[in-house]
Amino acid sequence: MRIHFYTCMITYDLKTAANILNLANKPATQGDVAKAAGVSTATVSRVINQPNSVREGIRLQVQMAITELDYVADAGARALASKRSRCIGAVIPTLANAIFADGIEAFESCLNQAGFSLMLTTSGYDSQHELTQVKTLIERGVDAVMLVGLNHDPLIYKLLQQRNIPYVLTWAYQRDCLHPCVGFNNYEAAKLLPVHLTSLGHQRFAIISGISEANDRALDRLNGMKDALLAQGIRLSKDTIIECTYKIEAGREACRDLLNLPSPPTAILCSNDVLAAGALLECQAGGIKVPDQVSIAGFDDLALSANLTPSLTTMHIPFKLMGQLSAQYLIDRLAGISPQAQQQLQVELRLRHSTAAPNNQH
Amino acid sequence: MRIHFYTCMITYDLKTAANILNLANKPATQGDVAKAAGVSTATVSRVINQPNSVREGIRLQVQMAITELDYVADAGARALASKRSRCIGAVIPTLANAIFADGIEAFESCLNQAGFSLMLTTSGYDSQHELTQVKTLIERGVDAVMLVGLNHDPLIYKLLQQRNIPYVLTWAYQRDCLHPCVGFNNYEAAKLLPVHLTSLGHQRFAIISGISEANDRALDRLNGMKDALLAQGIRLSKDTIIECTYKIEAGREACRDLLNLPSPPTAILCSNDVLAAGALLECQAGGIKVPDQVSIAGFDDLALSANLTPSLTTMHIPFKLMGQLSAQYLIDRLAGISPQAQQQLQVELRLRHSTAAPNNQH
DNA sequence: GTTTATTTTGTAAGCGCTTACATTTCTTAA
DNA sequence: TTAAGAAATGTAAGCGCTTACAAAATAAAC
Repeated sequence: MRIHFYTCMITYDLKTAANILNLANKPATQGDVAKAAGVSTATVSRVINQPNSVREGIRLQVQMAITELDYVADAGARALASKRSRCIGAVIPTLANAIFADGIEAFESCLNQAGFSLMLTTSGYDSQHELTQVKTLIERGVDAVMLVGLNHDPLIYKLLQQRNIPYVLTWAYQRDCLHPCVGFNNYEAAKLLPVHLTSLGHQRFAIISGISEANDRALDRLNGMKDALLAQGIRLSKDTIIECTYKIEAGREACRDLLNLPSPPTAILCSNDVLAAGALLECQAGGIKVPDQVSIAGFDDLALSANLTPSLTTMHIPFKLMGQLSAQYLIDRLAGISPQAQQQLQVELRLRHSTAAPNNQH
Repeated sequence: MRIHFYTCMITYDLKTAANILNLANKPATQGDVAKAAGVSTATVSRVINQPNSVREGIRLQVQMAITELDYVADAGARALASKRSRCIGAVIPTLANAIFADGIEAFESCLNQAGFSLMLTTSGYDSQHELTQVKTLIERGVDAVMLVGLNHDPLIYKLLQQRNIPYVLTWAYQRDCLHPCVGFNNYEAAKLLPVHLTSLGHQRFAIISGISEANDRALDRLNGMKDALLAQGIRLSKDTIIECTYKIEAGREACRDLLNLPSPPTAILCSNDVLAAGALLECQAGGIKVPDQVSIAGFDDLALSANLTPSLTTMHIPFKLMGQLSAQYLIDRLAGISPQAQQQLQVELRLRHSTAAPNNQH
């Protein structure tokens, strides 16, 4: 009985406190907490932002009041007074491509752990829309911005620099890049695929590429492949280079067209695993043996790629690490640390079973 | 010459204005714009928020000043004064699964068009982490919240209702749901798969399911399949139901285990296309003919599914539409409109080539 | 040309927080 | 014990915007 009674007392006290301080049932403010804890709002603010600067007794009192009143700090007011929103913005081309999804997942997770939130927008591979999105993010007051790729409307840089907003470019790297970037050199990485396939003895090549206009990664990969082939004395004709959207169906269609050529290629280089998977699946559907009749190589190393039959030879990219490192770069910048501005990640050619020496019997 | 001179004058004027109003090179405030345009800050605010309430001449003057000074409204101050952040939060399990990526892409795109920004967080299928993320979003001052699935920590609802923050549940639907939801009935949809396969004559079934604990969609699908089989007098033994993570490798492994059973199933039902693709690819890798030796059915209809050989029989879900409708629901709620609280979407069984009558010769 | 209703604009009071600075309290050393 | 220094706390001034309300300008009605 006594215990029951005691419990009732506590309940009553809490209700009273809530009623007195929160008459209109509005969310509690810092002032309410201060009153409940018998301190000033400055102390409440310190308990939240620099707990060590408040003596333990008072700190506990304040924290109890916070819990009791379900106090949640108002983000707008904090941002206004502190000039920090604790939000970081990102503009990616699309979420539909798994490589962005994976990278962003890691990016968000890192931000989250550091107390930042992610504001995510997509550009749909349209640089003008990307500019609009960056403007939106700036209006939203993000503390920093992540972008994909190296080439962007110069106005984007101007706006960000004007406002002193840190930013980082990802999914790409260039040693002498004027901007902070975390990624790998798409051009150099792409060169490795033709090297592998020519060393197997291939001579007749084709390329299935993403749309290289308005996508510097796709363009770099395409140029890397073409240049590496040129270095071996192989020049591709127009009809053996197909640019298409990053859709599996587009990869299939491109592959079909290539194999219907008068002199079909013995090796198809794809600048993306989605396209490569499409090509491979088209061969499967058409009864064409890979790699016996045609070798197929991809780029990105999606989860799917290793599980296809035959498994796909492709360039492995550490997307998760890339997301983490780019998040860390921005977090460090905002913490006043000056991390290395250009960070190059290692890529690795994964030799699997979709590539082999050309079958000369045919 | 005159034109040149005139041009110089303008340039000079602009510079002067910039210098006078923006001495410390800080971003221009509403006050700066007001001064430059010779009006009060209230008028500037109106030009931005209710342009029609300002006479054209003055409006143009203000807009010119805004452009001239590169004025961008401070989001924190706006949020503080107006009690609206124009941000909407979403908590999804993960971006790694393409079905979420596609839905979120559509969701974000809708929000964007309506002038809202997306704050995205992930829960990793952990309901306590989901609660944390919702709290974070509330702290960030989001105007509304989107959640995935029907089952959530009750505290989540309490917090949102307390603060009068509209929310919507997606990827699931229930007629008598206590909360607004946009989606489909996972249980009923899942029932259709066994119906299809038993009608083909299958008797020996197995199920590869996602982890049903802490994932109501997976649980509903699993129960739907089990119940539909029971209705046909088929009861599955423990070893023919495998729960695993949504990874292609996990699907492969599960499939391998099932086919090694003393009396292997003639039909494998998967609660997700990733798992179904894994199963299919495992069969391919192991030389097992689908659907001759075993039928495989999936759920979700990923872009990949129709392109596998054989193409995958699966339940098509309109993810894009789901993202759009859930965004629209929240936008309407915030606009004061009361949209229908429970919206059911049509799913459709796509019969393709991975399912067929069991081959009784074997 | 008034008077009245209507529309447009300005005034100024916050919104809820952070933080420089002032004040108080606690330590420490003489 | 006391003075000086260090640490903890309070006071109050904004941060940049929105929005009642007041005031002024315009339109409409007589």
